[in-house]
Order: sequence, then C-alpha cells, then structure tokens
Amino acid sequence: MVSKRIIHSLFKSSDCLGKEIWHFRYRKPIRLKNCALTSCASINSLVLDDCLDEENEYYPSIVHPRVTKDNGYLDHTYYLLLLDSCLSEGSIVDAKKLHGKLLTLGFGADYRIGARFLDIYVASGDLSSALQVFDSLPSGTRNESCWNLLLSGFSQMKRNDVVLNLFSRMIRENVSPDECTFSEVLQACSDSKVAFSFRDVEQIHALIMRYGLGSKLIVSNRLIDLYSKNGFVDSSKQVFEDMVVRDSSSWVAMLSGFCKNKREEDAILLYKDMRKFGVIPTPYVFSSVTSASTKIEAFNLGEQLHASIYKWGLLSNVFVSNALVTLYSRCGYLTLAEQVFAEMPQKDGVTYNSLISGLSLKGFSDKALQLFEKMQLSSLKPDCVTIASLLGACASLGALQKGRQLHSYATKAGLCSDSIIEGSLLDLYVKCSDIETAHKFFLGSQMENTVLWNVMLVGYGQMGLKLFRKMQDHGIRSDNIGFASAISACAGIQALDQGQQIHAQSVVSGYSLDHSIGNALIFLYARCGRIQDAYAAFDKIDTKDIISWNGLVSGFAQSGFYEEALQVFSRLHEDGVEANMFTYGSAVSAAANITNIKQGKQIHARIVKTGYNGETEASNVLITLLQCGEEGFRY
DNA sequence: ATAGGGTTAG
Repeated sequence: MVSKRIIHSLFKSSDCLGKEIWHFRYRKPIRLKNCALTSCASINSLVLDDCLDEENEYYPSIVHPRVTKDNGYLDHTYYLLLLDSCLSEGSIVDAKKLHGKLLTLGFGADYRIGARFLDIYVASGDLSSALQVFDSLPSGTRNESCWNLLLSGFSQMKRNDVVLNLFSRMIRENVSPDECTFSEVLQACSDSKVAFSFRDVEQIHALIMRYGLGSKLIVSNRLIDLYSKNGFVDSSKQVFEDMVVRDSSSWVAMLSGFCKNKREEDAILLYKDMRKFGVIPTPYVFSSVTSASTKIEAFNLGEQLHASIYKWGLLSNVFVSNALVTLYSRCGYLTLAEQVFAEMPQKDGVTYNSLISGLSLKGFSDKALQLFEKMQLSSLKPDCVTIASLLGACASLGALQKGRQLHSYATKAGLCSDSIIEGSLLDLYVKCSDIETAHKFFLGSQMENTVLWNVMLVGYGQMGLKLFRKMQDHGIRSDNIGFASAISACAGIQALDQGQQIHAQSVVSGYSLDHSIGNALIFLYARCGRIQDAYAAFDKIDTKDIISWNGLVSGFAQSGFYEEALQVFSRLHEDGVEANMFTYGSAVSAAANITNIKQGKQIHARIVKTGYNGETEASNVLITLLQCGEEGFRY
C-alpha cells in the first residue's frame, strides 16, 4: 500500500494539464481542466477519492493500467504504481501487456521500471522474459540486486547451470557479489548433480574471502555444506571452526556434513559439543544424530537421544520419529520400533518404509508383509523403497508367489525402471531358484547395473565366475562387491590362482583397502588351506568384523582344518566378538568332524543362549554331531 | 536453507 502523500507528490510533479486520463469510477477517459496543479484539488480528488479507503490508504488494485491516449504526462513513478497493482493482483498477463505498452512509449531503458519488471518475471517464473529485460537494461544500471534477483530466479527453478554462468558473467563484468549472491551460487553448486573438485570449491572459497564475505553466516553455512557434499569434510570443519558466530544451521550443516561422509563418531562428538555450548537442538539435529548412531549401531546413545527428544517435545516431528524407528529396527529392537511407530501422531511413507525395512532385514518377513497391507489401507502409496524392502523379505522367505505379485504391482506403479528394484527383483528370482525368469530378467535389463551382475555371480556359484569374465569382456567395471563375490566364488571351488588373480585386478582398480574384498581374501586362503596366508590377510584388516572371523572359521572348517577352525572360534569368543549363525554352523561342523563332543556342547550352549537355535544351519549340524554318538548328548 | 527410508556380499 502506498500512502496518500506519495500520490500527492506524484501528481504535483506531473505536467498533466489538458491531458486525458482514465477515470476509474466512470470507466472512461476524461480531460483534465486547465487549473493550477498546486491547487488542483480536483485532479487529486478525481483519482485519489477512488483510490483511497476510509483509512486513507491506497489500494493499487483499484487502479487499472488502462491509461489511455497517454502522451507522457505520466512518469515512471506512476507506472511503478500501476505495476504494483498488477503484482498485488498477481496478474502476470496484465503486467506483460503493460510492459509492452511501456516499451512502445519508450520507457524500456528506465532502470526503475526495468528492475520492477525483472522482479515480476522472476517472481512469476517467466525467466526468459526476465533475462530479456535484464539484457535490455543499460549495463551501468545493473547493480548487484538486479543480478541477485536473476540468480535467485534461476536458482529456484533449479537451473543451476544458468546460475553459475550468470555468476561468472557477473564477475567478468566487475559487479561485486554480496552475501546474497554467494548464498545463491553456493546453493546452486550444492544442488548441482556434477561433483566439484577440491580446487573448484577452494576457488569459490577464495572469492568469498576476496570480497570480504567470510564472516557472513549464510555464506559460511553453505560453504560448509558445499565442501561436505563433495567429500571434503575436513575443510568444512575448518570453516566451521573458524566461524566467530554460529547459528543453529551452522551446527546442523556440520553435523550433516559428518553424516554424509561416514564420520558418525565425529557427528556424535559434535552433538555433545553443541549441547555443552548450550545450543538449543532442532529437529534437524536430532534426525541427523539419531541416524548417525543408527549407522554405527550405538544403541545406548540412541536411547539417550530418545529421552532428549522426548524432553524437547520433538517426538511429534515425523523426521525425528522416523529416525528413531530406523534406529530401533537396525539394532534389532523391533518391539521398540513398533512402539515408536504406534505412538506417532502423524506417519508418512518413510515411517512405514522404516519399519517395513527393519522387519524385513531382521527376518520378520511376514510382519513386514502385513504392515504393507496396512499401509495400502491408509492413503499412503508404497514407493520404490517399500517394494525393494518387501522383495528382500520375499527373497529370504522364498515366497516366489508373493514376490511375483509385488513385481506386477511395481510394473503397474511404474517403479520397475528403478535400479534397486531391478536388483531386488533379480535377487528374488535367483534366491527362489526360478532360474528361467532370472535369466530372462537379467538379459532384458541394463548391462551397466553392476548389482545385477553381482546377484548373478553370487547366485550362480561357479557359473558366476564365467559371468564375471563376460562382464569384463563387455568392458563393464566391477565394484568391490563384484570382486569380493568373485573371489569368494573362487574360494568355493578352491581355485586359489584364479582368486589371487582377481584380487590383483581389484587392487589395480583401486580397491586395495576395501573391507569386503579383504574379507573375501581371508576366506579364499582359509578355504584353500593356506593357513599362514589366511592369518596374514586377517591381520591386514584394520576393523575386523564377524565376517572377517567367519572367513577363518568357515574357511578352515571347509578345508578340513577343523582344529584350526575351533581354535579361531575360541579366540573369537575370548575377544568378546558376537558370533552369528554362520559362525556357529561352521564351528559345530568342525567339532562334529573330529567328534569333539566337549566343545560341541559348549558351542550348543552358546547357540541356545544367543537364540540361534531356531536357525536351521546350526541345528542341522548339531544333529550331525548328535549322530556322532555320544550318549547323554541331547538336542 | 539445513533432516528420516531401499538392492547385491561370508
């Protein structure tokens, strides 16, 4: 709204005597009488009376841009008011008409009018018109706010390439960017699909410092984000630590930076620091930190977080509670996960997906499928993530029929082009031994999807190795899981040379430090009876997990080094490592083979204690052990 | 502006 005074001075400054103007009430043009403007109450009242309400405030919507037979008595200020009227009514069509008229009237070069149109076009998303107006402005009048307007327009439309081009043009034309400029530019860089090299980000950083904007909060926050998104989290940390003033977003940016770069421990330490500094945690903080503790399975910390979240009254936040559902699911506390789920006042697709994937992963496939039914009854639509989890559940259940239903659901919903859905579908058919469908599916899919090769490689055992060669013949690069699976396949047929060769290839491909490949190598040596090499490979792994240990135990057990296998099993026990069903299976089998009833019984006791006695693999071998014939041994 | 869920592996 514009005050009465502005309109007054507007009319005073205009030489409008004897001209025709549009009368808004009569809806027709009238000619202004020959009277002195300073005392021209008639003109003022003529227009103003119609435009003012009781509170003497001007409503632009009453003014309509149909000023006829204009000879130029109305200046740009008047047109700016008219433009405001178009804007307040949101009528881009009117604005465009007016623009056309102004151009014919010769107002095109007027900076203020141009800037206003720029604003209108950017706000309405008509960026090509915006760009036209921008280019038609005399270059001397294009100040940084014009540039920023244009930048923010393209940034909102996610045209990041244009944003970056405009930015470099801006620098070339010697316009000084301000914090708004960098805020948009950094945002565009972060959203861009293209990865930035360290040098790229550093150059942007240097520019920021050159223009003296290093202390601006929004700039630093986005810089932290940009460094992190491209994997340079240590530089993010540097920026964060150099900040004199931080706001809540700075902490969140740093937290999520650590989370994005698998630095969960750092994220958790940062959270503790943040609390020490007395920063009030936001939902963003809790969803990030909870997710970080999920990833490293820090269940105790997760419980503490749950308590804090409750204390801050943030359980009603969907993001936060979803993170909690995932936390409890992944740590195996499905009852707690279900409890959080049940108490959520609002649920979204991710809420369902979190619990469904948790149930599927932990073997509660039936429950996962039931929850899927429930989800369909609610108005929420299952998506790729839902289907992928459920396909996993079906694969482990061997539920081919249900899996096929999901397949047709996914086809109807248009989800089948998703590469992860493809992977889990193929895995379903392979695990359910529907070789024909699996083969057809594989041949009909994109060759570049390495997961599909891996699924085939694993599922087809020895045949898999041939496929692995074929993959290489096609020039498709394998990934760490492909190499690991191929090496394991070699282990299975005790093809040491071939396995070593593939390992050498993986090193050439840059996977020399990969965990999965290291574990596979342990298994290869152990399975081929190379005890010392196996231990050497084992020692090379810096963070040994149960799979590393299993490589030794099951490898030795399968190659007939039963005592060795049992020794490793005892060591594992002493080291306080949690065995799983594969470990127990191999250990019991080793004990059975050398009829070591005493150790067999000990293992049995632990199996019962850990609840793995429901697992067929260990139980079957226990029965074998029983058949070895020790009296009094009962399963 | 910054946050949560999915496939292959022994």
